[in-house]
Amino acid sequence: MCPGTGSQMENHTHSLPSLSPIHSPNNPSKALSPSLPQPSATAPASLSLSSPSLPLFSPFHSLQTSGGLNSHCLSPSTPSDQDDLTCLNWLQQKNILPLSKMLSFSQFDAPPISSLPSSLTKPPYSFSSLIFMAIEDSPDKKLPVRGIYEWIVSNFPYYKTAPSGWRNSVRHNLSLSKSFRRIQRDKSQSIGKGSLWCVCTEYRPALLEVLKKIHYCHSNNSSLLNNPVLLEAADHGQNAMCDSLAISDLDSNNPTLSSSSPCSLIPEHEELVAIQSVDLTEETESEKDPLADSGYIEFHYYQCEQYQYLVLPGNSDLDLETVEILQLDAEAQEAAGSLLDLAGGNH
DNA sequence: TACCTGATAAACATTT
DNA sequence: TAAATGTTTATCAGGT
Repeated sequence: MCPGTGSQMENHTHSLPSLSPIHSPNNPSKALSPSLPQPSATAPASLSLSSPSLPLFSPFHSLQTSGGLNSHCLSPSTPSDQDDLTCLNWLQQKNILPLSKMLSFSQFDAPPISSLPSSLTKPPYSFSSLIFMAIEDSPDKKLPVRGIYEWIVSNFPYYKTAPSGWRNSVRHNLSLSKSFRRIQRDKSQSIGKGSLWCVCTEYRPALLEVLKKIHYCHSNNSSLLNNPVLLEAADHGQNAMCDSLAISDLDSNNPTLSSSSPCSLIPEHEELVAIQSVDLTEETESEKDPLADSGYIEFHYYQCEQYQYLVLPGNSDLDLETVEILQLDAEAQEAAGSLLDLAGGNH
């Protein structure tokens, strides 16, 4: 199934592959070059991240992952990271991600209601992506074929009425794709037919990248990564609204962003973000509480006039790419309708 | 046009 | 034995 993994039940303690899938030529994050274009007037003018009606696919509505975040996104920077054009360590160094200027999630993620596909419209996701989301949404990160069917049907009503050939396609994908790995069930506890299927750890970034591409293709807004305001901030290493703002600033009684913008910062949300990479070993994850010892970090985001800010703890290793992947992860979770469930630790 | 990828269909073997 | 599951092959469509 998975090249280099030997038998199916071997532990997967290997390191993740390089970031190359994430940095495909099609990836707009290429735009985050040190030699960035100058800002233009094309930056989004209105933002609604913290609006009461967060969109269905707003990841920060309940941003949380099920513990399978890529470790490559979370590892401390390496020299190669620094050389990477997509490296945005300046953001984490500041501990502030000016959301409204870089991540207009609500309009970035959610297509207009009128353009949302109906339940009878075939989802834009490939079968690999559907399988990936299904498995990722399962508590143990492994599902039988039937469980994958059920997840797809329950989350994409199109398949309730679609000709049954799609099930064949699911099985075909599972067998053919290197991204998925078959796990023999414990014979003594085997209930039902067949094996369990999980996602090969080394292919997870690529699967996320596929989701990312779908995400971009089906967003009618330009990529956040091309946002000239963000690019300017990255280029100059400062932002008029967020420069020098740190957690301590928020904890103090002086939440002023700057002398020129004496507005108060109102905490809008508090979220939990899972940042720990979880090995897909069979024994450990099945009994793991997704919230216990999970490496979750807490972040806050704030709204100040038309600007919104994501404030990360000082030692967090999130970069923009990580935030994006978190976003995609969250989308997958929301597609599963289980984000709140997971966030509540109901497993 | 060639190539790649994904979807679909079908045949067949295996397992429960 | 039937149904579900898993594998393999072939074909087609769409994109690059």
